Amino acid sequence: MSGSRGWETDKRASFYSLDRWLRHARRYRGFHEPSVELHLNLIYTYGVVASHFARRLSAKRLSLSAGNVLMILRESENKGRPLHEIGELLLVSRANITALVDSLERRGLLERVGQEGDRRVRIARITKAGEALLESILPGHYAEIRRIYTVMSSKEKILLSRLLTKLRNNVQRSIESDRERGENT
Amino acid sequence: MSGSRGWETDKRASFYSLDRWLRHARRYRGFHEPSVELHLNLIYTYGVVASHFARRLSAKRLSLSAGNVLMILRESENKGRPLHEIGELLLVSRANITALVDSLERRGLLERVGQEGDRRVRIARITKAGEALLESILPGHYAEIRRIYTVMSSKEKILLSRLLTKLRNNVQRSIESDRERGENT
DNA sequence: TATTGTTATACTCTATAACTATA
DNA sequence: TATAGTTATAGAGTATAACAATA
Repeated sequence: MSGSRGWETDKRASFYSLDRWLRHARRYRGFHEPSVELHLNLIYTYGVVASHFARRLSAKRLSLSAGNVLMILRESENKGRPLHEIGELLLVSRANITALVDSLERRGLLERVGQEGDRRVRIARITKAGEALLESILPGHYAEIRRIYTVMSSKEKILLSRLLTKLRNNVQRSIESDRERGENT
Repeated sequence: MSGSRGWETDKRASFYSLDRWLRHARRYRGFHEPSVELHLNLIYTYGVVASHFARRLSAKRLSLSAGNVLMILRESENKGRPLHEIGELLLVSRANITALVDSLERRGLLERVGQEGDRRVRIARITKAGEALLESILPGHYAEIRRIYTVMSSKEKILLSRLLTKLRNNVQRSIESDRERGENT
């Protein structure tokens, strides 16, 4: 980004290495070094991975979210998906999924059709053009995923998946109890 | 988000469980199930964790990036940091760090000062108000980090940190070789 | 010539509220 | 009353390009 060359990888690595933080952070009762280090690593690694794939997708003029919409719709095949379901799957609000679907529909990558039986609902369905676009992306996409994760064994991948899932479920539980507490106050 | 109640956790969990993808995905030569599953878990888990902390910070009218700027500046104490360095650490371009620092300066949380010796450079330095704001946030922040990661042992945390670091380094290497290839074409 | 910071622009994403049409 | 979708709006993030001041 920003067109600068020497990517300052060393500077960032030492920044995120946590040593620098300890002087201030140790003052806090709750501070727990392995947890904070893992937290920073999760955030930092996600950023690098996500921007790598976002850059690859941008060559096809797709954002990560837009790519995910097409993936969901291809998986649903010609049945399509109601817009609110797409939003739920991607953690995007109903209001915002409208704009996302709009932009993909304008490009002819999906179409909206009505649902018989409930006239409130609109179904988004992938078009031939949308499928063709995915076909041009996915071979390289899956190959790149495979490539970047070669730094771990399959056993490590499975363990890591399991730990991330446990973490996620724990956070979701606490989000829900936050909300309940918020609603009763 | 979107004010809906029953967060559809089950629907999303089964969506990200990968089973649904296999029918299409197996067609691709590069497809490697444990890698793709881990990739989805990384993205999905980051989303849940990041939005949890973003919501907590928003109570103090700070974005994640804005909070990170203050953390960097507190760590630098009264020496402060040149704007371009902050941008490098946070993966934000020089153009965009200007707006971020602007908004924090308007609120009196940091100040810009000149650097003697190089009059191009401007240093951002945290103010007393900025430090006070951090002090009001960090005890709860560190406690919450500790809390959400209780689902793993310290040994697992260290292993996970190590694997994420290896992954990140690998992606950064490939970003750099992409760039070199791009520049020579 | 290169670097630092700024301004400007455009697009995406997120969050909220209010509206409609249906159920 | 609740749900599905839309419209509108505002703030934040990201990506580029062009520019002034300085090195």
